[in-house]
Amino acid sequence: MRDDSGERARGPLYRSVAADLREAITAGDYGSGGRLPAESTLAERYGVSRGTVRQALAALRADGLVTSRRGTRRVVLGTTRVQSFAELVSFTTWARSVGEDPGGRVEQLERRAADARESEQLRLEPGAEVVVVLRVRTLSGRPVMVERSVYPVWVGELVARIPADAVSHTEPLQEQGVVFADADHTIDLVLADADDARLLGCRAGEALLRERRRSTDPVGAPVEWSEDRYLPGTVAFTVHNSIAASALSRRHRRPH
Amino acid sequence: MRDDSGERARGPLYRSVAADLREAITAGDYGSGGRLPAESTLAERYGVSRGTVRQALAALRADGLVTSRRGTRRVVLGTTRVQSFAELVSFTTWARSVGEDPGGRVEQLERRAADARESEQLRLEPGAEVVVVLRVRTLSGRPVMVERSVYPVWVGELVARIPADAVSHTEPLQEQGVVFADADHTIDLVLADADDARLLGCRAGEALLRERRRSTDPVGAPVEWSEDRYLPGTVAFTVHNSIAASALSRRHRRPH
DNA sequence: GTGCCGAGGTTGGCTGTACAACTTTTGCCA
DNA sequence: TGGCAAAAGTTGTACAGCCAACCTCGGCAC
Repeated sequence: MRDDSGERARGPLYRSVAADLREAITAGDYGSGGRLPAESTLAERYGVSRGTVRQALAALRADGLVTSRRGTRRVVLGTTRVQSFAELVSFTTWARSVGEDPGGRVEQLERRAADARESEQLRLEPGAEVVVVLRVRTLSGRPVMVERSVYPVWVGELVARIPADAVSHTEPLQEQGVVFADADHTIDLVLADADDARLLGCRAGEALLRERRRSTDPVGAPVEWSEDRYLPGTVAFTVHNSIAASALSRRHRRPH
Repeated sequence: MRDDSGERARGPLYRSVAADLREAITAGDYGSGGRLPAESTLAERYGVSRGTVRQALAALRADGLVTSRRGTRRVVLGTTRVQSFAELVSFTTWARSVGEDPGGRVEQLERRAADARESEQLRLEPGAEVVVVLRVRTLSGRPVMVERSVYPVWVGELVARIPADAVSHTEPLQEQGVVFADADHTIDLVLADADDARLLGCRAGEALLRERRRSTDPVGAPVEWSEDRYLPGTVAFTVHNSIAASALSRRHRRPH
């Protein structure tokens, strides 16, 4: 067992086993392409049942850290650190995790009736009210992204109370009990409009990397429908999928 | 139980349960935002143990079809069809699944020593030989993507034997025993170079959506390292992630 | 009506067992 | 030495049971 002294005791058992194994793998203990110990060995080592070890390994498998197939021990696929859900949904959390200094400023905030697409995405009655926020996100003061978010009023009212220059929106929301649990992302390319150009300091018509995102809370209720436009060269999105389980897909758009 | 007459008997039990539930959900049997029956109910309905039902539901959860939290029944998140691993790794499989007519033509195929990045990605000794293929992919004869793939020789030799105008490469490879099991994808934006412009019929310097992908086989050995450049407006990538398990991340690129 | 509390329902987490399916290694035999 | 068959090792699938944590809802007191 790895010596982590602080006996990672909180939370479920399988999580601490997974965390320990993840640490060992990213530290290179088993090498890239190396083999993990057998499940039964790990079970004995950690003093848990094989089922618990399997639960931990399933998480590593989903992260793309190890393979697994019948008959042979697991193989290490890569040793790179895997990011968390929060780092994808929250610009602030992500920026901090890569050592950058994130910032943000609300340019516009209005309350109005939702259009057809918005009410569908947020699963609201047609014409229900929503809060729309236009925000510029920065790294070290340099604008890199424009964010257009749409919230149902029960969330939007909380957002409206956050100071315009607050770094993070998700953190105060979380404190108010709004939890982001699931998110669907669509990534493609879009041309900067006049607003984008002004706010990002680029030319109108220049290509931007676009991420559209719908987030839901643990109950399954949509809490946010957002469109983010990144300056080229500032971010890249990475995904892992496997023949066993996959969540990513490629979508077609017909011309015209 | 849904009447699917053909008793989906092949393969593991939990898969057929998952397939049946997936079908019911996408058919809208429980509605969007509706609640699934309890695990114990499903177990009785399908005549399996609760553990098997949980295994099936875990798959739906990973696909982003349902939520799950302690204390309350599962909620349907969406009813859209989820695509398979193959549809993401193989342009041909994907195109067919959306009702398009895919095509492809090898423009260039060479065998040479790998550069530093290539040998690292394919986990080969520095300077080991690789096979590099430049290929244009079309939908209904219209070029939409340029694909630059690098293979280790044991795969490249098989690729070299495929006719230049073959629609699919992965299918003949699969027949030869080369199986794609895991893949890492990186998605960002890149400017078209002279080759891209010529092959896609766009202007040099125009922005393209880029997907870089490393695929590995079930043993964990890299089999392909590819860079695909799409014309804008032809595809969008979609991802689901959840606070429970996520495989996607956002990567930073420092300026300069 | 409003608020609190408790009962019942539901999923999460963990253990143990058994066997099937598959891979790797061993060892025998020609 | 080479090839083949058996044995050992390992993960996948399925079952059963138990308790904890948590949510929902009804009923009761105020």
